[in-house]
Amino acid sequence: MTELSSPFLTTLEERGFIHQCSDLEAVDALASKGELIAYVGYDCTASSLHVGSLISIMMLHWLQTTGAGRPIVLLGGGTTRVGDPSGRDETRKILTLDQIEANKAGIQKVFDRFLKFGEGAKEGTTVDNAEWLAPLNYIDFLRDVGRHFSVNRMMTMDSAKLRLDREQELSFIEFNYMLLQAYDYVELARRQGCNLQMGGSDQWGNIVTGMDLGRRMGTHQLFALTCPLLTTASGAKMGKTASGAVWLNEDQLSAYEYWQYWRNTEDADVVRFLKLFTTLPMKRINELATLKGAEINEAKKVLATEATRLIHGEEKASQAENAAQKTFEAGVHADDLPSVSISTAELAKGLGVLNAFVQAGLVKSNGDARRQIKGGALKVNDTAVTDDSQILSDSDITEDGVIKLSFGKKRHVLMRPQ
RNA sequence: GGAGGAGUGCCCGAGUGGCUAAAGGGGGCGGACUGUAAAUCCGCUGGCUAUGCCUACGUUGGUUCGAAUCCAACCUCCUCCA
Repeated sequence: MTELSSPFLTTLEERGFIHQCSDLEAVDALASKGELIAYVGYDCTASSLHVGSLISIMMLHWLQTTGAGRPIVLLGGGTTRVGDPSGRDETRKILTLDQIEANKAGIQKVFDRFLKFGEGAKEGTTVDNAEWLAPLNYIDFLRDVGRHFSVNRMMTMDSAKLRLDREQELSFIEFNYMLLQAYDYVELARRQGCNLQMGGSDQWGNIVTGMDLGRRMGTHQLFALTCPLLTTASGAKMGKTASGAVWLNEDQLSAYEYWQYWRNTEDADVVRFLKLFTTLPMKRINELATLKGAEINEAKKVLATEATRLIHGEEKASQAENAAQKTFEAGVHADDLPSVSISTAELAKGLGVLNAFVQAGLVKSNGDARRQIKGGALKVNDTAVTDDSQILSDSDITEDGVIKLSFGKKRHVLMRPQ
């Protein structure tokens, strides 16, 4: 491997961020001079990003904090209207413009946690590619950009090949995604002097295509840098919890649950994740890496708290840690657990357990609740529910003034009478 | 445009008149074991005012005591031909 000298690339390298790079030496040189202007694109397919996007966000973060250059966050308000076929068997469903706008607003929020935005030379900017993609004229685009693309080559690229090989539909609109992303890179090069595009390894093809287009259209030299895609040591795709994806926005996944997600990391992944998802110094991580067996749990707690602190802040992170400590280790009720409120009047009348668990959002229906009771999964105030006709009333309120509902060993909700 | 084939639960996939809320697998969830881990084993994996009722096998109608299964039309996808 090339000898790296810039703080930026040495950091990425030792923390396991680098998957492929078009020219490590050149990027290293630019980083050393603080002249990198790097972007990562995020499509607006949901109202929040999830942990899968976190690696690339961290790359932008390191870019800025190591002084290597200026980060650009590209929100794909334009490309989302088209849909990226990379790594997908099926066509993404077409979103309405309103949905895309709403998603964009949701996604944007998370970046303030990781990047400093502003006018300064090293401060970040956010752009929306709809700005230049939406007004494009089809004929002009074909003449200026389309002529540089070989269909023969496009069909051999992974994003298209996967579909073709499996004889899955690849619509023309998706086939064009590659052109648009390539064009984005050229636009950013021209508008902002952008010289590096980063992303997940599945974006390699799209990024390189953009570099190539830049060369043909006469921009300065462009570079590509990708990070590995996230999988757990046992091979599962990352980013799933009982309740769905691991969202970064708090309105979609509470800080408590986010903390729990990281706390439940597999042993074999802890060190790797500490490097990728926290900003702890390597020295500290290497210390944690020496832990063995059950001690690894300490490292997991550090991981959980650090990762949570990065996106939800110090206070939320320690609250989550605290709640977990009380719940799992001290075995006492924690006020910081997720909670739902219930009217005192309703409780006075008597509330069926099934209904209670549904209201708490721990099970999805009464039938589900019944099945879980049979399986011994539901607990009220830490006592297993055995009778599905059990009624909760005032007498179930603990000294802490709540009723604790548990689903399995890990998911708890406090019901607060109000 | 012509000929043939296919559409089943979160996904894959069996089922070709009643015994089918639908085999099997995957995924997911829960339990046991542990360390809030992994691996393993076991259970669950439409809804409800629940010994019954409702919704479900692309859509809409029809045949029948009874349909995912038969018929018709429509929609979507695939293959071959032009």
